[in-house]
Amino acid sequence: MTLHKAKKTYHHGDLRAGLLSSARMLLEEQGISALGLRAITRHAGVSSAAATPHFGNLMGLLSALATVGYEELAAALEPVLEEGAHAVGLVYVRFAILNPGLFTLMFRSDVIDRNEPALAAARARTSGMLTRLIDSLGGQQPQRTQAGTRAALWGKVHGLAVLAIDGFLDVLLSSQGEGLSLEDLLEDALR
Amino acid sequence: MTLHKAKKTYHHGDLRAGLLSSARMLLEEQGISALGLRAITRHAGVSSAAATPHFGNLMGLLSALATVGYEELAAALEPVLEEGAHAVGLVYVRFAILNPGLFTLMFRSDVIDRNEPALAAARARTSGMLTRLIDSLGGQQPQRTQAGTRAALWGKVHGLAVLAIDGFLDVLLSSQGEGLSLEDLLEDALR
DNA sequence: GGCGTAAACTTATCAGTGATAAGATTATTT
DNA sequence: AAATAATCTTATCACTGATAAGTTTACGCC
Repeated sequence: MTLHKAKKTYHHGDLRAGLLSSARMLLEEQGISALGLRAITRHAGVSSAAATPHFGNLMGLLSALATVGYEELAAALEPVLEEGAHAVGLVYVRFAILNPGLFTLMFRSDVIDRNEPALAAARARTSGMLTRLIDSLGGQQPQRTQAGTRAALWGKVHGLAVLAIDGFLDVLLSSQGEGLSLEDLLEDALR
Repeated sequence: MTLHKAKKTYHHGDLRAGLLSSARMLLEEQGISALGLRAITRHAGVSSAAATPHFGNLMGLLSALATVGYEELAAALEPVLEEGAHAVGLVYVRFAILNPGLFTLMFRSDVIDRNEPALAAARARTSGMLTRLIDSLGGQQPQRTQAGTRAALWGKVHGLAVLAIDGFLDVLLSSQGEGLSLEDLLEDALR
């Protein structure tokens, strides 16, 4: 009787997860502008005020969704951390391409609250992984250029992700080499 | 009599420029979320419907503001185009740091309309300058890696700009070398 | 020079948004 | 079993961007 999702009850299981799932679906299918409180709750089959006990307000909900993003990104990066910057960069950009809406949301500080404890924690964990990786590279450089090297690497990876989401890399691809896939381009760019 | 700005008249000079100026001030001082139609028109001392004849709607106004951004960026890049990628990258990132709100707006496709003719033209002009510059570099490379090199360079510069706006570079700076300025860091990173 | 048309701007109003207080329903604790 | 607390709904509020209708000014034309 008790199915996985008991939809009929007044309290239906965990609305928190349901709202996050609805928000994510709307985000990836219709973009960030579709992330209204009413749209999300309507998609979850619930009244527009039902999100309040779980998230407080819309920004709280979107911050929780961004938290999921940081956690998933960390989970994707962790297995390849030992393989070096090239592999990590590839996974980073791939994550952005596969979850463009979520990735974009994670950096929209006007819509999410970066002081939210859970979000700040997930963010710190993820960026700590990257910082440690970057620190392990080129340790024998003169100290003056170390920070520059880190910034360059980080900037390149993040910039490629943003450009890929915005479709600039496809422009680069189609304008020139024909037999080149996006994966190949990233391989070369991250070398 | 006819001063530069005749404020008292019913039609006051060019409201179009006045609204763009108000929007820009609000943008840089209070962030993108302060860019409401009512806030902008109120700041310009005009009714909330006064923007309609000039811009159609809010998205039209913000698209025009982003157009200004692309034009200013192009004007800043043009004088250093001959000096190579390093100088151009530096100017690019400096522009982002000096106009963080405007730079961010230029890439927020949910708030501006990229099909707006003037915006599309300014955008094409600016990115054409960068494309030509990138094409002039490393022409003797094997063609397979050419697109990769372009993407890497473009990604690095744009990524550094985004990271700088988000404050990540300051984190990198303060966590390590003390006697390093942001300019020095960018110098090294863009090498 | 005056008239008529078009443009700029205001006022008033509308549907839609996120937030919230108050009430109804179910879980949980004792 | 009763009491308390949590979840969810309903109703409402202030606010937003858009728009139609009306008012004021500019401008081309005779």
